[in-house]
Amino acid sequence: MGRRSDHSRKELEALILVEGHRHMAEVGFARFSAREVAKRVGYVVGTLYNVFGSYDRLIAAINTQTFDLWTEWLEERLASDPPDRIAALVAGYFSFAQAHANLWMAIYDHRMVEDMPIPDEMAERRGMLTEVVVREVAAVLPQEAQPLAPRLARSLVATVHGHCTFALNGSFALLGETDPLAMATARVKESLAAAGARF
Amino acid sequence: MGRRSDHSRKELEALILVEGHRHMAEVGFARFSAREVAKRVGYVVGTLYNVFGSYDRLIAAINTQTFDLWTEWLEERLASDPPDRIAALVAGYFSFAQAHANLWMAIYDHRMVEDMPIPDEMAERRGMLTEVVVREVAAVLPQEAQPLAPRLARSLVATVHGHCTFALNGSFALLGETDPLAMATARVKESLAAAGARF
DNA sequence: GCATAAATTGAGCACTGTTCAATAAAAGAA
DNA sequence: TTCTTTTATTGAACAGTGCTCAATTTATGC
Repeated sequence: MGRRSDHSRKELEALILVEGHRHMAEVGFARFSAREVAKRVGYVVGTLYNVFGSYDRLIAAINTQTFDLWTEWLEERLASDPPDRIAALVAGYFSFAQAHANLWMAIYDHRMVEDMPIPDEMAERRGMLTEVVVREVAAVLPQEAQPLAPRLARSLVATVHGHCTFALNGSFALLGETDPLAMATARVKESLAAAGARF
Repeated sequence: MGRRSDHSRKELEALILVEGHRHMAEVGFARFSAREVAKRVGYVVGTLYNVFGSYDRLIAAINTQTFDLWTEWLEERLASDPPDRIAALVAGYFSFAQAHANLWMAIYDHRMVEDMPIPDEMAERRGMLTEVVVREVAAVLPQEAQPLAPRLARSLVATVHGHCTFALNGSFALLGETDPLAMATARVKESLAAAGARF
């Protein structure tokens, strides 16, 4: 039913985002339904299109929120001052993905169309995760290797991402690997050591 | 129209697979349609279900065929006796994914349901790709490190996979990385060197 | 209080995967 | 050969999907 006075545009946007995020966590990307989200917030699917413009932008907004949570998750673990910050970072990457498998996978299930790339504001928020890694990588690299930090950090994120993907989608299990986290951590440390890192 | 005499069961299965593979290459996982494949082979969608049992098994069959092609692709590049076989392997992984982006991504877009895992025959064919990598990794490792080869190889596949994913989905471009292949190759070599490899 | 602007709806379109009775075709038995 | 049984194939139906848009309802500015 029409409830225009119930929520301002911003409130409605937030409402849809919260419920959409919940729905994504419950059923995953493949079974996600804009109609179902609309039903849950008490509006009709056309309203979602009115607010978000397209299905893609709704999904993008949900996934960007997942990035926010993920960055926060990492920062929390680092804030507890773990003895091995690099290991904590890798473990944090894994544990978030495992704890929120549907949300995490949705990030990579969704592909933005070529002609309509992700909005700047969202791209920036997503980039914060990498920023955290760059900072921690820089912290263990020697002075002369500091300029390498950004590229190396991105590459190490990719390394961990690959291991995390195989852990969650069953590829590792199928091949008999039982400790993907240990493997990922080992690879990261080898590359950091090669760059002269000390920990 | 009914064309029962036109194709035997095996022929029909092959026909659907070929056309399904072509369709997947053209439109990708998200826009793949069993009905469209049926139309193209001149049968009706029910027949696909009769032959493959379910949508999931059809996709699994298509993706397994992609694995076959991919393994073949790598072996071809190694057969030309490149000076750096490890680099050739990483480059082959990347070039296949880039040359057949829709097919390659479909492998990871598709998630087998928990209660119905991938059939043994398909799992074995998919494993051949890793076998190639295990063989090449073993070839550069010293005698005493040979037992490490299988686990290390799987882990290096994951490393390359992560880089390849970020290269294709635009994550690297968004973060300013312009040479994902070089990054992946560097990471692989660092880990092999750490295990005592010589090349 | 009224005209204008904006948000919300509901119905419709063209699809999708999936199921299943009815039908057509092939194989086997007499 | 003819008749029966088994098997393959169809077509229609079901419950969904994303997406669009005229019509309606609601809020705002004059």
